[in-house]
Amino acid sequence: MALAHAVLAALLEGEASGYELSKRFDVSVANFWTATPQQLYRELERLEKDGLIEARVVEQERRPNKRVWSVTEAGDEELYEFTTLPARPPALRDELLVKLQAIDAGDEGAVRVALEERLSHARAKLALYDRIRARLLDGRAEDEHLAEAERIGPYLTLMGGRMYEQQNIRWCRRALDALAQRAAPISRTP
Amino acid sequence: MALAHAVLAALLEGEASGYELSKRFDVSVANFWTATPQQLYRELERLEKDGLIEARVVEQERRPNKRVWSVTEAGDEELYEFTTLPARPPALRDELLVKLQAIDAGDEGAVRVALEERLSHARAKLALYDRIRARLLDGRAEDEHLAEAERIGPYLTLMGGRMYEQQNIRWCRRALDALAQRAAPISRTP
DNA sequence: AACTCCATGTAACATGTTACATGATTCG
DNA sequence: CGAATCATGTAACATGTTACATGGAGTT
Repeated sequence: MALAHAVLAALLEGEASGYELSKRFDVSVANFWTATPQQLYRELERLEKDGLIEARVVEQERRPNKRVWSVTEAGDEELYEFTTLPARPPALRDELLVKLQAIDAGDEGAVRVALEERLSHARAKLALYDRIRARLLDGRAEDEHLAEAERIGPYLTLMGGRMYEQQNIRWCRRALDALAQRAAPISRTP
Repeated sequence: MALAHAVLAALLEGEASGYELSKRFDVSVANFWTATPQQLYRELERLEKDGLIEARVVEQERRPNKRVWSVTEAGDEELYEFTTLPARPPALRDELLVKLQAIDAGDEGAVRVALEERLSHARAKLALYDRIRARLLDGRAEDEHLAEAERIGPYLTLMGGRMYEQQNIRWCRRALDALAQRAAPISRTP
């Protein structure tokens, strides 16, 4: 039932077709909820069946027509109810950490490479979030935005994503340092 | 195929029964891979069928007998191969962030409470990791341990968990601050 | 001519969650 | 005396992943 609420929350940013929604999930929602296009199409059908969203058909000339989804009143209520419930802790599942756990019985060089990949991936994500942030703030200072903006949800989740990636960067560096230190543990104090 | 490798990696810490393994997942593995007992029992069957682990039956007097699992040579190879593969980025799915995204259309007070719960949960986890860390280091300094310990994998993943929770704490505080600031945006400069 | 984007899906499969069942034992 | 722990499972269900299909439009 949780993807449903992520979809409803994503549609607060404005109506979207399934395809557009999947793009939106790629850029902004992905930082707190991941979903493939197939999951979204399936979920949109379900939400419509339950009356939580509704479609408006947009006729297009040189493109197939699309169904553009928006949240119904029932959907708004459902989302409101959802926010009153306690949030379950996220289920962590990170392959990189499994590899790291197994590094002593595995290929250390390969794990290092995987760490560096994660590091550069995190840097790219952080840069993306910074661009989105600049666009959101639009020249204003953060506290101005927090005080004045109509919605703060998107800004707060963006900050969540930003801090998560910053953390990733720190952590990868630390792990790489530790591995380097172990590879050459000779006389750090000359 | 990924739970399988998490199980193999967890068994590097020593042989365990299904029940013991699920305890191990609760305390130390949970910080990078979550699994319910049911998943573990199912996965252990599968791993045995594939010859990657094997059981030793331990007869017990006042308890039902247990099957204690250890990694076979084929399992070691499988795990080694796994470490050479690139790690896929983790799939983020955090209900709390969904609630936060929807906060402007939801119950702000309830979302704050959920944030505070996450905060105290993160603090408890951090304290737990610190205890585990102290036990692991056993009086030595970190760089000593890194240079001398037989295995560094467990220490590195523990550090991952620690930093993750520290990050959680920072982030919850930041979000709560932002919400408080918005609730009372009056004259911060007197 | 080949590739990517728009736009939507079906089907099969893999994985994860929840509820329930059993039965002895030790702890408060 | 009731609850939690040890120890293992079955079954049903919900969710997530992967492969494939379609077909026109624009881009290199």
